[in-house]
Amino acid sequence: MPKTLPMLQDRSPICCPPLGNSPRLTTDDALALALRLKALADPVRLQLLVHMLNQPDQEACTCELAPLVELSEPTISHHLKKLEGAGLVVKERRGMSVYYQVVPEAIHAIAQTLHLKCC
Amino acid sequence: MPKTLPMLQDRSPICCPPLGNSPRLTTDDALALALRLKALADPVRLQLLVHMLNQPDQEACTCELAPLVELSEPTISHHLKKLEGAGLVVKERRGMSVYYQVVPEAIHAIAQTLHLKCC
DNA sequence: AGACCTCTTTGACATATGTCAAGAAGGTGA
DNA sequence: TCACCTTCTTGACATATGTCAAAGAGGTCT
Repeated sequence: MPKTLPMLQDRSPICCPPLGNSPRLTTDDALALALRLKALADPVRLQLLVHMLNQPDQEACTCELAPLVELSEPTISHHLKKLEGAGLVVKERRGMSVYYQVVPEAIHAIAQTLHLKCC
Repeated sequence: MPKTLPMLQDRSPICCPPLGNSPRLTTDDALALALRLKALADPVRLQLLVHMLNQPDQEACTCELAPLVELSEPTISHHLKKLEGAGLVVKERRGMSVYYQVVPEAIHAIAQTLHLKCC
């Protein structure tokens, strides 16, 4: 990450203008979008997300996600935290289990941004 | 495996009705998608891409891209090579300059994948 | 209370990534 | 040929990221 770019804030707006629609992408917008894309850009996190998306309420608990990818539980936690930090999922405790639920609007917003001018 | 307590939340997608069950994402598919997303997930590369997108033929030469982001030329080259490696741009030499042109289909393909997975 | 279960945090480590300086590679024109 | 221009590669470095083991935090059950 280049040092000339300012630090990004934790919660940036969920919607970004499509990539080709404005004359240039400000450094802040570029950072916000890159942050969300980075959260998506990992094979483990993609598999976790897709599993949630295929569940009835688009949610799954950690114990259900862990055996999907063969990694330790701390590692799963780490990935889920990243997804949560990017606003792609929300977390809720129910008894002993913790459930993560997809925020479809967030993923949608990214897809929308990548559709450029033609759609 | 704890029982899932169905929790009713109104989180309906913005644009499309939910698909039926999407297939599980294979490890290979997850890797391939993650690679392309990683190429996009950098603020510098996003800014370079957007600049190209705003040019007449969606292309720009290195000398034009370098002053956009305040980084050394080797660093710009590195980023352009990553974009090229992911198939997001193509490269063509014309005399002394090298031009990079966006491949919009590649970006749309990523957007399309995210749409399929999320709604 | 105490044992037990699920998940997260901490600390440590190896690898991946972004960056620059220096030099090389490819092309132009005298 | 030589000087010059643009771009790329190499090598080195600092930071970021993914991973696990161990310990901690939060909740349940007898």
